[in-house]
Amino acid sequence: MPELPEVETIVRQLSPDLTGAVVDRLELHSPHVMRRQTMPARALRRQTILQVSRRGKFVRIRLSGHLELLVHLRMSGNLRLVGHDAKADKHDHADLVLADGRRLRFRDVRKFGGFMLLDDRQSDHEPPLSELGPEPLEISLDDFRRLLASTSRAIKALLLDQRRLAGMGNIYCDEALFIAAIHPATPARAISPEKGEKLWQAMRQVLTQAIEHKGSSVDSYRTPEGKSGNYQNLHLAYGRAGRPCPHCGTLLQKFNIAGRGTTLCPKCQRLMKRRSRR
DNA sequence: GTCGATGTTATCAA
DNA sequence: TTTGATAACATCGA
Repeated sequence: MPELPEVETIVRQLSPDLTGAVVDRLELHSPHVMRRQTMPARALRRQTILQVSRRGKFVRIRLSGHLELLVHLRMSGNLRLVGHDAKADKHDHADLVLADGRRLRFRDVRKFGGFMLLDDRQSDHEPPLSELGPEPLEISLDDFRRLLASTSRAIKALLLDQRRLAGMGNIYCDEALFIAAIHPATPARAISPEKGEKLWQAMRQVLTQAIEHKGSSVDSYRTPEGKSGNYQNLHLAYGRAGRPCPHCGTLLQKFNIAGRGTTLCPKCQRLMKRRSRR
């Protein structure tokens, strides 16, 4: 579900409500959601939430006592602030209970997501954060061109590789590649500097607009307020296979590229061959 | 009932 | 180093 714009939306909505709040305890209804733990959960008691931020697709919750709670939503996770009397259903796996009774509730139907409870003096320097590439909205054009030149992997696989660029997911890859008119299977190295700039701009545009629209609700994604995002209504490629290309009217097609469902326009996004002999 | 697909990523084999 | 397949899980639709 959540890619960079969705996680950013979640963080922006949670931050004002959580910053400064005091934690009472972490209730784990499903123990498996704690994926890694270098600090004991009981250390959370009476700690103050100092900051809620995002890195790639991770939510970072920094607390006093040198604690950091990382949350990854994977496919179907979500976070909501609920009242003390909100009943948990079978997909609600954990509550960070605040001293005032409110609960930061983690729900995840598919159970791929989870928490990590780390020492914030080390969290930047150890996995998973230390493994992440630059933020797509922060990487410079020069660095982005260098990234493209560094590999002959399919451009879509490169954009999805969190070690090279942190935050892009399937939706925003398809959207950015469509806008830049680049076939997702194009070897990254084969993309010209001009096309590279187009892709850099398309990526920034798509992410920025998606954040403005509070993300894409394709299926289960909801903001912490329980609302759907709106950006799905503005998708040009993702989820539109069989419908006409907004640019040329050709029917969009769906393929499996880089192991992911990939929608593209066969006319606007031609695969660059090395050189066509004739 | 079965099959395939779903926004993600860790892991393992080639 | 890279890639591709697979698995983790639940749900939905054909």
